[in-house]
Amino acid sequence: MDFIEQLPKMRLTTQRQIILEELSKVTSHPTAGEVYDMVRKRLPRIGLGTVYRNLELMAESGVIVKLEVGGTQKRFDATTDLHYHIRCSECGKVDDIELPVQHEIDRIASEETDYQILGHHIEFAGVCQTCRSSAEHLSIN
Amino acid sequence: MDFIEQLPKMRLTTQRQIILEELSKVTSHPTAGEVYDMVRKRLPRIGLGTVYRNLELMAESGVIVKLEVGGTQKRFDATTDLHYHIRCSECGKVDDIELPVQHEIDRIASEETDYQILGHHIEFAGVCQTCRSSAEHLSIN
DNA sequence: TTATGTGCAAAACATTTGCAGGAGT
DNA sequence: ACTCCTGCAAATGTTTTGCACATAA
Repeated sequence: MDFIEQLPKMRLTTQRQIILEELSKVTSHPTAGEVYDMVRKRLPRIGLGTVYRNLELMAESGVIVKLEVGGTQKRFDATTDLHYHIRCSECGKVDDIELPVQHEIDRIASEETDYQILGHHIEFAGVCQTCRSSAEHLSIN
Repeated sequence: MDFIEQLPKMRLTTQRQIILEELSKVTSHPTAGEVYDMVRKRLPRIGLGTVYRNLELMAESGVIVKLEVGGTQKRFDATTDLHYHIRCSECGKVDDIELPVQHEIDRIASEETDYQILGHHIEFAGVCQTCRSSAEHLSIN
């Protein structure tokens, strides 16, 4: 837990505040590029690199969570308590899913491996309502 | 399940056979680039694009599995039965973990969401033995 | 024979980084 | 003042794609 050492070095800049504010406003698990677009409406001159750097820093210090879910891009979440996600295989949208956290599987896992377990994540794959509706005319089965 | 329709179109080329053979030889969940390196030893003129295209096609038809785990690159696995993975947060290595498959959570999840559930994957985060050994001199706690 | 597949190279994305000037503490 | 931070742009890393030629069926 060396973020205690790091925090004093972390300055409170306008960019950081607004990135965190904008991320906190949504539940859509935006990608870095999407956060950039949101923030740019308030800070038109912010650089994409600044967004990436700060999302990464905030994730390291635990203020936000970086989701390494399916798809090509990483996603970010201002809700830091452990919860699971479902990703639409059609459109890539990521939603939370209200499933009780399976705390016990970390213990079970640690008995099965020589890794030191840090945690786990469960990602469901599915097709969202919107994509199912727009595909209705295609399905025969 | 339209792979029945697709299969007749899928030609059995040397490249495809060797990609599948090489992927089946290892349990290390290689990235596309790593598969390319393995295959190139036997087919030096194969293109990287061919490797990407075929890994993608084989994943779509269910012959192999595409792992969308943490890290920047996708990984591939010739073992298609459902099992879980653990990824080293230090070096990025991905291993299988022998945990009973939690079939029931798909049902629980489907009651909690309006997505049509296709499946789930559990990924553990941890630190592997090798990385812990090489970091011994750094830990104070 | 002919649709599908391949090698090659360029393009398209996503992310990271070097640097000179700017701003928090 | 002294660092750390930012904007900008270039570099890097990964994956996709266009196209002319090759090849499985």
